Amino acid sequence: MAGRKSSGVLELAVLGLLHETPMHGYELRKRLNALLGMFRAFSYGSLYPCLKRLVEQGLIVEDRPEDDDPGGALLLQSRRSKIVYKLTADGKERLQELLTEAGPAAWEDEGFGVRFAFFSHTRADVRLRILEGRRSRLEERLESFRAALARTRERVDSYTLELHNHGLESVEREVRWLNELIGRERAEQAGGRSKRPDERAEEASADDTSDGDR
Amino acid sequence: MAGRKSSGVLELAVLGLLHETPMHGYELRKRLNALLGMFRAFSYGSLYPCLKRLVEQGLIVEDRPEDDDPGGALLLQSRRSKIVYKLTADGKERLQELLTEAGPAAWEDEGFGVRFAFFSHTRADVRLRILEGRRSRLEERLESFRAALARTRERVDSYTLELHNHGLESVEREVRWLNELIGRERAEQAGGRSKRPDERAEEASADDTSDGDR
DNA sequence: GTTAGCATGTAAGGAGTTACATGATTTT
DNA sequence: AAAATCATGTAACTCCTTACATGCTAAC
Repeated sequence: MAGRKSSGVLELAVLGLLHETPMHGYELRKRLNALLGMFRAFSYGSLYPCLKRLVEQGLIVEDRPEDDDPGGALLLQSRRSKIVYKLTADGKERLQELLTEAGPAAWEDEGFGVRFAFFSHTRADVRLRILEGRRSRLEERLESFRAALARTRERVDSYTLELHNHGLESVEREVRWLNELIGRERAEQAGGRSKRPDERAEEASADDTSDGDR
Repeated sequence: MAGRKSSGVLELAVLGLLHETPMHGYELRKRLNALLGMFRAFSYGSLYPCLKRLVEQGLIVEDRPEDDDPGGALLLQSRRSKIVYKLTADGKERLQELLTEAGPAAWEDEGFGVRFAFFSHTRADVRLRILEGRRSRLEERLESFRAALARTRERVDSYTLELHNHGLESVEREVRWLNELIGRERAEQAGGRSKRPDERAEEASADDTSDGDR
């Protein structure tokens, strides 16, 4: 209902973490960096404004502990203390919306990590699409990178070469990881239903549109 | 002489590439993305303003081909065509300055890749310090991440776990890579001089200030 | 002659950081 | 009672992206 547009990793990560359990900002940041710390770290300077925006959008609500003192008698009010944030119904809906979109945002570097972290709240078919999308994206990157290298027939010094190889191997490693995950997802999905033999055909065709690997 | 402050990966990458050979913007961007494409990609919207700044700072100069037509006779002038940029003496100095600073900027994620790409223009002792700095940085990250995990004694779902393991392994892999590079650098440096036994002491002391590994 | 790719740029804006400013609570 | 850490926030700024606007050059 309130101001739309925001996206970004932070919003999703905050909604995801608050879905598990209500928290205040400071703790949120720690959990955030424990969750994604290997990829990126957020500062308070981005977290608090984000929380503010989410409140404005009605996706989360502040739970100030002033409400604990109904008479308002003894303690000086506004003891600016912990503000616990929790998800609203709209927030849950928005989270689900974000976790369900299987577009570029979901498989680009920044977006993928967070979405993967919350995969247990994501529909199985969407999980598979995101994993495959990510894999395609990486394969594209490998391909265009190798093509660029081939064009550069000029001498490359040993450090540049070393960097390129390390980069390539990193990405190849992630592709192998994705392959394994995709395999597991498919096995689980196949085992999970066991009826509907027609769906196997769907899977197979989705397979050759998406890539040319293995 | 002109406005200072700018830093950033782009500036360094542009200076580094132009040091190898003069180029125009469009080609520069391709080479840029061929060099660092596995880590990041730049758009024209950031490249051209960057070139403009570098010109203002006197670090590069434009070489417009209008000068090819001394009489200015036949062709309509200002045939807005390729603008070839090349490094000035100040630019070379600045590049050297950037490649020589062995501080946090050199081993944080964004800065490390570019600097490594131009390692062949970097002094051997600086190379070693940067590699060691990067390794320390990653080891710090591993440590604080594992500490955060230990604190989170709560249940982690299998996807989060999977993400954490993949992240950890990626970083551990880079540490192993760095170990190998550092070993090579040291061997080369030790073999390269063979005189001056006092320098070994310097190396040894530099060693224990920088990290606590092995 | 029109599409595709080469080439240069600008304006508006998004996403996040640093540095600062403040206060509460816990530990030593 | 001092120091550390918990806790919340803001203002200014950086770096880069997207979308747009333009024009040249080669290929089909």
